[in-house]
Amino acid sequence: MAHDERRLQVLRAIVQDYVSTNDPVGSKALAERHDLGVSPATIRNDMAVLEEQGYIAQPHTSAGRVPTDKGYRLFVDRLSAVKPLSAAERKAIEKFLDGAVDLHDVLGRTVRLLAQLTRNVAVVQYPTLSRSAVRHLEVVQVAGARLLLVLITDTGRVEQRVVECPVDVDAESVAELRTLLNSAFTGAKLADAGGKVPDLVDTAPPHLRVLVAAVSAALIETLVEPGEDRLVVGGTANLARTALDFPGTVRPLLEALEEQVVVLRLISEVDTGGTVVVRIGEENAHEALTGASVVSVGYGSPDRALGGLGIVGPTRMDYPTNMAAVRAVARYVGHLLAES
Amino acid sequence: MAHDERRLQVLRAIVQDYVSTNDPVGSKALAERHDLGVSPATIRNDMAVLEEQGYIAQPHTSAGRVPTDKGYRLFVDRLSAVKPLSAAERKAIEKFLDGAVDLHDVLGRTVRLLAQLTRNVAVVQYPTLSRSAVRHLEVVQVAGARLLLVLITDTGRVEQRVVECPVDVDAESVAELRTLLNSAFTGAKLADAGGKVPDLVDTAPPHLRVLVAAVSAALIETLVEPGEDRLVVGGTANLARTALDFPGTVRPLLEALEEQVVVLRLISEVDTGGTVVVRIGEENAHEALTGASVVSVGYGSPDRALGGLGIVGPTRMDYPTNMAAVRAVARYVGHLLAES
DNA sequence: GCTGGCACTCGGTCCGTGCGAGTGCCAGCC
DNA sequence: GGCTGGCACTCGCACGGACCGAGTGCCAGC
Repeated sequence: MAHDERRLQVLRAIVQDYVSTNDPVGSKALAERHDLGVSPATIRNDMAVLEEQGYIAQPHTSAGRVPTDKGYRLFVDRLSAVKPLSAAERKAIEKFLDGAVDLHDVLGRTVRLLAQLTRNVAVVQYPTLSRSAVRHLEVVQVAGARLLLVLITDTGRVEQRVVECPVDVDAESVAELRTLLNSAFTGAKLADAGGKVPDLVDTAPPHLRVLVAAVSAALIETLVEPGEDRLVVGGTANLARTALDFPGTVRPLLEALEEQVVVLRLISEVDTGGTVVVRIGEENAHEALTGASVVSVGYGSPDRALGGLGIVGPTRMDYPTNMAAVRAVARYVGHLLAES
Repeated sequence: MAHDERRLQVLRAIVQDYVSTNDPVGSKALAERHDLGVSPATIRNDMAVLEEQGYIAQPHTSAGRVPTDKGYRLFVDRLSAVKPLSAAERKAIEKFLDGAVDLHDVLGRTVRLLAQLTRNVAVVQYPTLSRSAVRHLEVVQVAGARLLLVLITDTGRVEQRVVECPVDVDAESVAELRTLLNSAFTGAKLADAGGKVPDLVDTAPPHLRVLVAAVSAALIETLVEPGEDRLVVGGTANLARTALDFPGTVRPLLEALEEQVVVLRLISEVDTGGTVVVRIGEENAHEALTGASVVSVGYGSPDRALGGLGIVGPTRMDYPTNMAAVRAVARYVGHLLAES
């Protein structure tokens, strides 16, 4: 019906106005700023219906309306066109990310860029180890029985780990060990690494068995450890800007961001296809994020997901712009990492 | 004189009370809570003098007194004994930091520990490259003309960098290159690396010269780059707790913390001897830190400074406790990294 | 089904008042 | 000379009432 259609437009107008002004929006202002072709009184009727349906709410009796989580949800799903980035913005992304010298640098720039574009907190996940393959394994002797295992993946990640061996090791064994490990693992998916270990230990020359076992164990541990999936967080200063939107909840939010696990779960629950996922307010399982929205997307080439990235901000955010920014940055980072 | 002595005690009492209550402290309360042996009236006289000398101030006429930066300075320099940590706290430090598997892990734990102990923002600097020595250099081929240079230092740092070579490289050359680089640099101080390059290029076999030059250049670049000195920041959630102490300045502070350069300068300006340095309010050159104090110290063995660590908090902080915590953690980290 | 009109609600702001903490000063005492 | 109790004074803050205006819901009319 024409009714429903207009009601949705009213909702859209409410979301847009509220996002830009941060004031509960009333029927009169709405009629003035958007030409909906009807009078404030009619809008009031529509608003009453929208409120009954749970899309908007009044903070208190004599105030305007504010979108609810459900209202934002509808807005994101049906009322907003993803806004294409301007040419200038695309250029900015390119300029900002080019010239990065290593993975750490790329992700650091990415997080700063995202934070700047969206003026929100940005979060970028390192390419997951489990989806990466081994490019090279290096073993360096630190002390008699202490080795440093360095793992270099095809996504450019470099992980290190100290291995305590049960016995002292001589330089020659280290060299043999290195060769052995590399011929076994180089090129292999890390996800499959676990399966190769028993075989590798069995076929290793006797004097190396203990070593191979110890080092392999360390390698596997690096994969399953909670620290496996690293996260870069940036733009927390933007939280201060939006502090008004988080009355008294800035602290748990900051805690959640430091507690990487929480955010990790959100960011990694992305569709591998490259669709931007938006989680609004209560949709976020974690309590601290109840008043926040998370916009996230996976990055990597279509056939090969690497990790996720996204932003965290108040539910009262500019979804179309932010979704566009997140998507564009993810694409660019995907290309950048695919070619390295 | 006895006067001066008592006046200092009054100042000490004011600082202590103000730090613990966050209320401007008046003469009456002071007389009640500390047995200074004199009446409120006398204390008032002392306070008038202290105010005239600039050690304390009144927020407004009919309020109690609050220490000024100068007051805190005197307190830190002359009035506070560094409070030894309790046995339980020492145990906690040990327990928290043991079991770290690599440098990244050690520093991550350190920053969390420090943030938790002091309930402030904690900052830890990675061991500076310039003060480290090369333990091993690894060269991995990524594509025809693209190499990945991995630097492993004796402090456990692992740095990576992509090197674009002017020509395609074959696997054999990579191996030769690796051997060459390691025999030249392994064991050398990174600070001296620059000096070795010309010689190395000259003596290299002709077919490797271009490669050696390119890779060496990349190595040197890694050293001088601004990203050279990494920083780990944690406990920013504590800023929310102390937000009242930073009226409206939380944001620039967060920005300064993300802008690692700023904090880096502060943290790295530490005495290499292991003395805790305190910078109070205006003493911090950077504007955003004007309302904050920084407590920092170098870590590493006495003969070998590695980096700095510290905390950032409101000027109204518990200096004795925080100084003790910072010092204790730095010592422990120093030991931990010295033996690895 | 839309519109203008109207009575009503209620949060925010402004202002005046009273209270209490804290001060500075002074005269007196040791 | 220095400490003390007393006292008048200042001033921020919390409380409470009045006012105002934005916004609403409802209703009668078109």
